Amino acid sequence: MSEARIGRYDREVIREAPMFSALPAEAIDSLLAQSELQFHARRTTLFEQDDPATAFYLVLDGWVKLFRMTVSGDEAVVGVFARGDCIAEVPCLTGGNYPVSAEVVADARVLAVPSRGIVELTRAAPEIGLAMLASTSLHLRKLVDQIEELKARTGPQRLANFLVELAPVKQGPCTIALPYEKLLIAGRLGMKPESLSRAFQRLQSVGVRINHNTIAVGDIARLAEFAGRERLMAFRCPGFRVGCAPG
Amino acid sequence: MSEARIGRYDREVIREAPMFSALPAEAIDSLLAQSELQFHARRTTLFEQDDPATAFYLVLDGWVKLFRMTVSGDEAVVGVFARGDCIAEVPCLTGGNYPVSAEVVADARVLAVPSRGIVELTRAAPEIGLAMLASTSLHLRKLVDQIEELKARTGPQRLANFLVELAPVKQGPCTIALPYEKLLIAGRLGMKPESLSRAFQRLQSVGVRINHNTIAVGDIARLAEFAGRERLMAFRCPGFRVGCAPG
DNA sequence: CGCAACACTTGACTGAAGTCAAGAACCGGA
DNA sequence: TCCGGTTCTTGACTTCAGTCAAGTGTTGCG
Repeated sequence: MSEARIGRYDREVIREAPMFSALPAEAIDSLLAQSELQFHARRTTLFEQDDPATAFYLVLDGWVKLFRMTVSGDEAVVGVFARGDCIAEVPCLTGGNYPVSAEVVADARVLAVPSRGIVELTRAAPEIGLAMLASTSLHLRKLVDQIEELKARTGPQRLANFLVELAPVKQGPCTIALPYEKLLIAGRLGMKPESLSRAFQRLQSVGVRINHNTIAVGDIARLAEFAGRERLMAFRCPGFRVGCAPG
Repeated sequence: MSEARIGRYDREVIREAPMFSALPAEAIDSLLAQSELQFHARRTTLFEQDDPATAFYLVLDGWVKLFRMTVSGDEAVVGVFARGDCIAEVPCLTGGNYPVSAEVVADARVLAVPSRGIVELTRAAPEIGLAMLASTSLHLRKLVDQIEELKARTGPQRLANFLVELAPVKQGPCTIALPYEKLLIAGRLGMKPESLSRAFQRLQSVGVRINHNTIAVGDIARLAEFAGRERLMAFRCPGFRVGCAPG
């Protein structure tokens, strides 16, 4: 009866998750009946890289971090997920192992869907494969975005982009509360905490004020413009050579 | 009758592709009947980012590069694919747009499977969704690998890893022919051609000799060890402080 | 054949970001 | 309240990798 504990509002989130949205109501109910609502405190490990995938997770509250331990001992963050996000559906259905580890970074409520249930459901409702592809498609895109970011943008630019995505407006001034600790943000953006600190300082020159967890942005559009800039070798300016002298 | 042109050996590659391997023979035949065998010269564009996905591709020969144009004008290579690899199955089936562009970088023979065919087949053989997930799972893993590499390894280490993956043996000496131009390798590894040149030079100190397209490796195991090393601040050595003097 | 592209290499320089170390601010618990 | 831990910041320094520029070698074309 674990689904008895799932509130009405949670059900809505579940129904709208790309993974479930294409499924008929009875398929969803069947999955929910087998699933378990779990509470996990910060620092809990949901699963570890290379473990056999026995369940996938839908985040209802809190934050979950996906990461890889590298040979050199530090971790490479692959993504940070929140309410409505689905984790590890693919290895779960294809019967493989988790390709990453998952750790709760802010007290979380998650729906754990056991792989057994899905594999069975697969026969009854084969369109679940397609539903899952929809969800996976998003993940692929996110990963590609991240690769592009790492390859083509500097630290401050990645941070600017991160802030723009968090912002509630498209232009003009606004205030942003950082969703989790700077340590984690640094990981998410592929840099060290020290570098993140300095990245924040750099952003002051494009109208960003920092106060602990609260960021005040003068103009989001300006920040967005900075994020996508030509790898700003501006600042160099030892002279007036904006144009080019002939000859 | 386009499949009449598909050779016996090609059929085997098709059957073994993760995308097709789980499908019943008649489903494969049905797909092949609608597909087209295409030849593309180097520098041909298969599709462009943000175009609607009208077909997916199975590479039979040659090399195909997936990439993103960044705001700053240069390209971020997301992957380079060869015989047996499947490209863009996901957006094709979910009816989205291509998230990247695809360009042929070495004269290629590809099987183009129109999206219409798959969407139809979806009703007759719904397990195709699952088959596709198997293929997608590989892509996800590759992307995660790449992110980990970019975040945690230096240029020379990424190159070392690249060579190790190409190597025909697991240990001992061997010779490797670079599969495509260094310009492209540089892109694939997320660096500029100049940096790649220097990365090759650095590898000489772990027993690698370079001669144009041919790489001679003294000991693959040693190279692998280098690839996964602790971000080698070795070489520093201005003195004898291997240990630490007390106080 | 000569010439213009192009791929690749090399060197000098610069900026980006990691390391090391120290210190400030902020918990949570005894 | 004090203490120990963690997070975050700052500074000095080093390494990594991109830029600019020049030079070599190869290739393809008129």
